[in-house]
Amino acid sequence: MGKGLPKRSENYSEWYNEIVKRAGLAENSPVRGCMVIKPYGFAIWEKMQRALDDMFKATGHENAYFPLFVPRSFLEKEEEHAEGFAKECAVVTHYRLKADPDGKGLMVDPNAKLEEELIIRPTSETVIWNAYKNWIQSWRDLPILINQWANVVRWEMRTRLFLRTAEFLWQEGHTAHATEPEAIEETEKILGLYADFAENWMAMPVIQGLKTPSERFAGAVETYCIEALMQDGRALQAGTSHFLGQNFAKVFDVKFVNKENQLEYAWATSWGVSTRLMGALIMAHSDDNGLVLPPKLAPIQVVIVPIYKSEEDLAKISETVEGIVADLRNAGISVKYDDSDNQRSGWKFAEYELKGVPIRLGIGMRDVENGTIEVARRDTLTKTSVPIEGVIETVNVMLEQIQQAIYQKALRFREENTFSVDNWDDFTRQIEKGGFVMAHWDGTADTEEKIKNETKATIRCIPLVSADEAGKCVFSGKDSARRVVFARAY
RNA sequence: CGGGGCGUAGCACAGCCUGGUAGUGCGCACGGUUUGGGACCGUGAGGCCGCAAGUUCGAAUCUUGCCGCCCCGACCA
Repeated sequence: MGKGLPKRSENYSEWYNEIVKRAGLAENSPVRGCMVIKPYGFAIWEKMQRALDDMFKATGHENAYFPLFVPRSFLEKEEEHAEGFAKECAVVTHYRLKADPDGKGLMVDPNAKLEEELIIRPTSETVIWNAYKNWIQSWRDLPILINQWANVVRWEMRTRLFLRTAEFLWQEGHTAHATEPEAIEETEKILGLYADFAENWMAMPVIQGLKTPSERFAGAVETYCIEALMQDGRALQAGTSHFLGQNFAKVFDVKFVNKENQLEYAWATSWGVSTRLMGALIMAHSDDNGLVLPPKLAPIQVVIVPIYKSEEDLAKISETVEGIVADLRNAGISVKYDDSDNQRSGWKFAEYELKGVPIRLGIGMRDVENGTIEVARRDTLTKTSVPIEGVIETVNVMLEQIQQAIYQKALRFREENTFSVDNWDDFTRQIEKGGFVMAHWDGTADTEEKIKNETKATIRCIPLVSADEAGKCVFSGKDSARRVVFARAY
């Protein structure tokens, strides 16, 4: 393993890839576009899962599990949905292999061809709504508030670790409601929940908004999203919440009897966040020394590194550390004492910085004698010496400070990289430089398309919270009622 | 699917032009000296040189075909 990482300023995507690999988060698998999520990376994902799952449960949702395979006939039913996903589906056509008579190895057994192909789910609306058909008869059966944690496959042409992989892990919520307002309320509630998670757990500020019709989820009536700004000035869609109207209820014939004894189609929502959030987390905070993790999602919040010359010294240091470890654990802080003897302290310092451990405690004989300990902050790379006596409190306070500080830093970055522009020259120039570009848009798909073709910028969202402000479309000069967020996106 | 790059030890690479049977660094094992920001010395283990065919006395090296991966675009969460 070499020493330094590539610099963000020199080669951002190489920096990103190297951080993912060298911090032990994930690696490429033998299958194109798929990744192995390694223990340290998966530990972060598990923390995200836990927090999100608690939030789902707290808002009345239950977990369930639906099959990996989608019959082709299901996927066909909703026309827009089918069209949106058709190009990126992995398809199972056979159920058996046999020994290859012409040589060694195995071949697909032509006699084992499936009657109907099975699609490996790119998303589960169809399978789930097919099930809901049998679950819903009366308004009393509603709402159904279900989430599932699963893997899905989308055969993307170009993949990047975490940000876009052919197979990814996610959660997908699928709810059914008796009324349109209730379904819309659910869609918005989940969007708020995602924003809450992004900001308070990931320390990543997001803009909540609506997608334009052309950026909508295939089959949705309305798509809400949270959009984050990465350090290279590109936007990342971090989560989506869809109001599906009655589209899926109609094609899967999911009807219920309302209080007035009339048959009605159920109203649907679906929403999801994926392991892409790992990519967002990495790009939101990390620096040229490696990962910077928010304390709330860090698998190891505090690492303790002993600095010693002899075995006897280590024994004495360990004695002191033992108490600190116990106290930290009692305070609910995850801590690792790294007394391994195969690396020296300097190596460990660099290693844990690479892994983004929020706080490092360094302790040597000098400290043991003086009753002090060195506290190093990952986000600021600052070090101070404090009395061992109050170290638990110091750590506790500092973890909270780091959580806040990296959020504030990311927020400041976003603010400094959000620009209002009012003419085409400024628009193209700013898109080229990066950042969120707030500009007027005439509301037509045609203009949106032309802007995309000329600048590669897309409308990330129409912000939910924004002042009405009359203006002229930056491209067509036509009237516009409010600014929308443009950016180049991942 | 277009454009570029690359497949040689666990990792990063050199060797290929000009064919002679594989090397450097990191890592790993053991021993020793070290230890407050990525230590050093010694010894050692580790290879079907992506796969297949061809040329040749002889192929990592030349030829042909295949396979795979990475990066940049188009597409997408």
